[in-house]
Amino acid sequence: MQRAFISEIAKYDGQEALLRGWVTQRRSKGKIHFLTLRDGTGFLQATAFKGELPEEQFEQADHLPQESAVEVRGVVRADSRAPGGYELAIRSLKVISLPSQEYRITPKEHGIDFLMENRHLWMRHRRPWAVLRVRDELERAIHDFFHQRGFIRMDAPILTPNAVEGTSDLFEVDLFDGEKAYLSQSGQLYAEAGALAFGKVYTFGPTFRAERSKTRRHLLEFWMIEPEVAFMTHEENIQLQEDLVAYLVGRVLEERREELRVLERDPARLEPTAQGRFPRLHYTQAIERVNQIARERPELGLEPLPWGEDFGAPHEAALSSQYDRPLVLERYPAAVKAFYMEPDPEDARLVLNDDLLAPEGYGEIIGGSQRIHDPELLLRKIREHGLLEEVFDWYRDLRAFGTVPHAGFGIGLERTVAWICGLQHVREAIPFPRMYTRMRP
RNA sequence: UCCGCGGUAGCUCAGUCGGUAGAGCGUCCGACUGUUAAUCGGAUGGUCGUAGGUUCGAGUCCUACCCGCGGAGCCA
Repeated sequence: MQRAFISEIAKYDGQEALLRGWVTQRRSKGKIHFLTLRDGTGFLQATAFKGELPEEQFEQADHLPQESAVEVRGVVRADSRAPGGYELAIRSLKVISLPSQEYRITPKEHGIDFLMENRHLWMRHRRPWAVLRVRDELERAIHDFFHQRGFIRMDAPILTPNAVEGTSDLFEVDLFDGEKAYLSQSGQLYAEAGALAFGKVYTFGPTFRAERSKTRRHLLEFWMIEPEVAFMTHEENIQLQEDLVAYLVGRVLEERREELRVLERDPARLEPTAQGRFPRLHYTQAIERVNQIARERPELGLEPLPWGEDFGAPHEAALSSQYDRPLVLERYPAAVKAFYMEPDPEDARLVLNDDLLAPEGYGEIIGGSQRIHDPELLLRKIREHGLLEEVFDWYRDLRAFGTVPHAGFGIGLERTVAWICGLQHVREAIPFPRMYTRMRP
């Protein structure tokens, strides 16, 4: 008999099937035992009726501990009393292995720290199972989106000699003879080299930020996707971001319906995003809006912001909570942004950048900009920001030989997963989170 | 780094005024022919974060430290 998978169990309605998997839960009614099985593709209730399988196996079914590995043969049938609508009536049961100790993750409530301590086992359970399958869908959707549009995936190095943006802390790595390298905090500069070689590229890889952050939005190690396109302008950059995010949400709504149901994530909250047409605010408008909200709703305790300051997380939340889909904030003051951003031709105090804020308070998931392509301007900005010219010699070469306007952005995978799944914390959006307070398992 | 909260059974928590350490769940045994985190009966379970102090007596009060959770900053 061929092995059946739970994800395709409906095909076997009324037929015999062989399942291999694990016991996640067990209930007994005396002469009926209910076993919930999982096989990686899903979860299924199996029933053992006294008399329908050998007596010895029926007895054994009543004593199978959680996470016993089993091979089960039986008849699949639709039954409205079974969660999921189908169940397997067991005809024979073979134990592959029994747990050697008591399983720690019981069907009752647990705190997040306990679950994270047991992440390697917790992954087996419904909720992480659903989240990580959404993550996988998003990863593939990202590759599909860019390849459909003629992008080349180009991997950036992880060991790098310098900081891209001087502000964040870097993880230092010992090389040879006292030399140091750093773990990449962005592949952008390399993506720019790729854009001028291939036209359209994107990077997809791990990113490291050595910040002692203890919020639900930060990880030490996270995955970032950074598209970069030659000849692309600021406006086209924002459009690309909108197309991407709308596509990603649409894919999850189409392909990961069951996972959203497991997570009790209301698809209606995501549907507006899949339509696109994201609202946009210029920095100056946004400042006015923030100050208006601060005046009208003093109960929020929002600090008024003078023009020229960057938004804090509470300001971003106040702004984005006014919309049912992502909000684009663009053209920030140059003083609060990175050295490589192209000045706004309409207002020299500003740069052609944008942040994309996910709705429902999830905050920034994208940061992007048009890059400076004029060699003299770039050199001036490097000096103004107090950066070492020789560190950026190869980067300046990109402007010395056939420079063109170009733009790109970075999208944080875990923040996107957290938002789409409705998670409380990005640590659930990655298989093994690396945080200031957690390095294990 | 700063601010707030917390650490008691395997898990989630209660513990009054300082006076013999508690519950539910889990686990084990038993009952039950449709359970949905089943239910019912019985059994099992403790370095009260660590160190020091006050006291006849500390889970409880004091001091220091450690660890965790949430927020700020930084950002994706």
